[in-house]
Amino acid sequence: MGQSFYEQVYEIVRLIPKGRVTSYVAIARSLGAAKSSRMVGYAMRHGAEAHPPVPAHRVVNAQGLLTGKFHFSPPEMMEQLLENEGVTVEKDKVKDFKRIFWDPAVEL
DNA sequence: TTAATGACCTCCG
DNA sequence: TCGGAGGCCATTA
Repeated sequence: MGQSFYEQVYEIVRLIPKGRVTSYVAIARSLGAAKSSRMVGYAMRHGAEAHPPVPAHRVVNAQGLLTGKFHFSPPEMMEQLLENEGVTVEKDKVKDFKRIFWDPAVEL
């Protein structure tokens, strides 16, 4: 695996099934860097403009909150994309987060 | 809410 | 050209 942490994050995020979501810590943990949860968000910021683009809207914080929605354009697009995939978002939070949660460390 | 944390990016020497 | 330090952040507890 000569890929960087970045690219590994991109890959996992792109593997997130439609209608599912995951958390930064889950991705980081699957890469063996559970303490680097912040880095995942950092990588995503680059990934948002990477090619191919990653479904960053499927990645939320540990509480299922769309903390990074303000980084989208427009910010409301994030929850709109989620709802478009069958994910219910209420008050910037993913409903039934635990139910639709997709853990790469388990699914993979 | 505040403090701590881990890795990336940019800048200067 | 290479090295080191500081700042930044879509987090977590």
